[in-house]
Amino acid sequence: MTTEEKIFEAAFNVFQKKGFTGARMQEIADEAEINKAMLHYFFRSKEKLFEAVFMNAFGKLAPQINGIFNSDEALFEKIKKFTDSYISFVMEYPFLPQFIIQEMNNNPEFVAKFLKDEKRPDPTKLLKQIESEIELGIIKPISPKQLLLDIFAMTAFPFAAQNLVKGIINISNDEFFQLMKERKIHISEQIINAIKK
Amino acid sequence: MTTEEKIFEAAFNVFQKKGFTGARMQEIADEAEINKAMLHYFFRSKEKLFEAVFMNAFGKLAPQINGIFNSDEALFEKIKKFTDSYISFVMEYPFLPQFIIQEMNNNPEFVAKFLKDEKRPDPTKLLKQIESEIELGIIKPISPKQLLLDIFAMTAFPFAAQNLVKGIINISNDEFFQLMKERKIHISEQIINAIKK
DNA sequence: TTTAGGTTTAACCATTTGGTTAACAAAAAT
DNA sequence: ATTTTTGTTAACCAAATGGTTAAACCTAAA
Repeated sequence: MTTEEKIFEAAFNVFQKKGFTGARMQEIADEAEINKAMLHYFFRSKEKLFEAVFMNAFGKLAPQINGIFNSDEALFEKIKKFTDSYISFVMEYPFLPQFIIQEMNNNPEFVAKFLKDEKRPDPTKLLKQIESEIELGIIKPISPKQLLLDIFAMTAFPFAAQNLVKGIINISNDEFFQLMKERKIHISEQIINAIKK
Repeated sequence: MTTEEKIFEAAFNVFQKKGFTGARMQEIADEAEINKAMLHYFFRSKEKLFEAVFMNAFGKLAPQINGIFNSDEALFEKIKKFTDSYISFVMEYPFLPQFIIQEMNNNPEFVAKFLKDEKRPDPTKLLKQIESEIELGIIKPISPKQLLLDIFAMTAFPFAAQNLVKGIINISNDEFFQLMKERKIHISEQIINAIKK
């Protein structure tokens, strides 16, 4: 592994755990087991390093989302695939949702930048599909945006609020992951039950 | 308004926007229009000030949640009341969910402290009620914990991921609030539709 | 063997940051 | 009226932090 890769990986871990303002360049250097000056040698500044990490993180998620949302399958099929593949993916990077949400909130100016990115999640097609399936009488009349929110909320929230969830329903990390595994089918069942005619 | 109140209010705003690590004592002082030394005069340290703000924030939410969850009403009624009152409340403090979630994630040691608080949200009774209503044949068989997660996720997520949501479905702040208003009934409808027999 | 390129390190720097102090003012208590 | 307590300020401080620099160190090509 090259030094640059070591830095990137360490930065990914530290930024994810501590957020941008909480992360320390020294801590990233320590975790990468390299000299702090190397961070600036390869990435110029904390901002630049963060941006690289953040865009990479988002870049992992977005194509997956778009791939499913923009396919030609039926809505129910999309919902099933999305919940399953999103949760499977996020279980490998359990801090990704909270990281993305947190930084989008703390750096509002950052939102604009990434929304111009070609890889940004674009639900336009899915929203139209929902409308059309309502007209076709396949699903109950419902606000497409609300349904989209439902899908995101049910899948992403437990990870985003991980520690809170573990604390409140009083479960261990292992139990949490077990719950998330079961949740893959639970969510699509719930949503489809709610909207099918 | 006393100086202490001015400080508290300013701290509440700044911590909410920037998080603990992102917040600056000077910024809080500026927002409160007082000398920075007063922060330490009244609250000793950044940690202490933060703790006061955080516990207060949680203290606003938790009783409301517990009040509904532990009442003697039927499940459907509880769900309706919860989504309505939670969203109404959070619309007045739109940054509260993201603030709480973020700090619970960034300060895991903080979780333990607040879980000992008497005001912590305790879903035990609600979980038992769900089980019993399943046995009574009122609702479909379903994992009580998953249902609890569903309720929290549907209500809290849009606020927690506010900026992301606004960006992705491309709506203004006003439209977002309109959507949240409609969401009060939308959520309970969705969930009840999904679980009713 | 030399040299030119990128890579790595330790020491250093300026600024920011949370926190303190000592003097001072305004109430409160005596 | 005077002392004591409480509130307030400006100046200051040490530590932390992001960032720089110049020299040393490789290593592969000339």
